[in-house]
Amino acid sequence: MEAAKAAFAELGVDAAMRDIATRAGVGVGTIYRNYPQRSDLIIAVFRRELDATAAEADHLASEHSPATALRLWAQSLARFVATKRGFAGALHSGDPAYNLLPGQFIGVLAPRVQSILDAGAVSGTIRGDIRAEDLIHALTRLADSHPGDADDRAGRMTTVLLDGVIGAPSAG
Amino acid sequence: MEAAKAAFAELGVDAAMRDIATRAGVGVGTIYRNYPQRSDLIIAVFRRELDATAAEADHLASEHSPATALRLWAQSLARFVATKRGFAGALHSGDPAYNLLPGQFIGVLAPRVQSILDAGAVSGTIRGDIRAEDLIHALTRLADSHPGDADDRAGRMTTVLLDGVIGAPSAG
DNA sequence: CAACTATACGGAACAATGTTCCGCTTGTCA
DNA sequence: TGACAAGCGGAACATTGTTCCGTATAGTTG
Repeated sequence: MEAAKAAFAELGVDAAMRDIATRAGVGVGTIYRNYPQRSDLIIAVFRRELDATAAEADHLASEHSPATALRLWAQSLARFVATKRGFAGALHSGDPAYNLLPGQFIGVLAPRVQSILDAGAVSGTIRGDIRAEDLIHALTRLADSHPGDADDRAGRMTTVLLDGVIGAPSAG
Repeated sequence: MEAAKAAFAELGVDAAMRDIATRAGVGVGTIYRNYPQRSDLIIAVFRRELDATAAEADHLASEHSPATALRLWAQSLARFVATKRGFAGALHSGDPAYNLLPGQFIGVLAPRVQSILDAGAVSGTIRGDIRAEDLIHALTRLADSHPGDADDRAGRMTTVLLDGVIGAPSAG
């Protein structure tokens, strides 16, 4: 089954089930039995990296100021998303087959990020009216780029968003 | 054909071609003959509203400061996107069937928005390192919400992004 | 060791959907 | 009135997600 994961990662999140099955040398039924929802398969495939990204939030928080930690972590998240073709699309698709994905994803990441946000709010370096869940949603949306997109548009817009997060609260 | 457009708008951007055809009382072939690419159909359907949104950028620019015009226009764009289920998804899908969509969309809107950005940059109220195209991409990504999403997350994150656009340039 | 059973597997079968293509209708012109 | 052209409708085809069933296999029991 781990072989299936590798094949899967290569083809992208919305690879055809038949392809995945063939590459893994199993039948499609076998995949569905182990991962009834497509989300289950995706979660299984990226669990390790997801946990690593979550852990990095804690690590960065312990080594940097909240504002810096947040910026660095956002880059980390962007890397995660950028290297998984179609992942962000699945995350925000609303497709029932991807039902569990947002919950799992946010569930793992949000608490760590919220810690950073809270610390920054206390020290006044990060505005206090931002929820980690919203921020993660926004970051994953902005980080989702396609081959034809302008060079590092995602990175630039992420920076701008963080300027809004770290700067003063809305003037208007 | 105009009837097809209405039916189409009701079911969402990724409505099944058969449904659209049935509702319009025509065969699927007829649709494909008039709109070889799915993008063509979408563009045709929303052209009027898209132009109106573009025109509103000019209007707002003439009545308000650049910063205020930009904020108001962003809300206008968000309304546009929010009322077209699946539109943002199609816009950023990368699917060949939606090929022409981003170009058309950006092509119509970007020049007007760039005017606002330029005016703001001159008066110092808007940072000067933002490209209209990037901003529109980002706004449409953030505005794309699904049923079940937190209340007005899109609106809040859009506000934050604009705070980044209108506030001081990145400190880091 | 043999028979039986439960488990899991593979892939055929089914359903939905995008897209193409062909036969027919309809309207025009000589 | 007859021939022709254009446009239409929907059948047909291909792809893909998902379910289901016959079968092989491993484990258990006598």
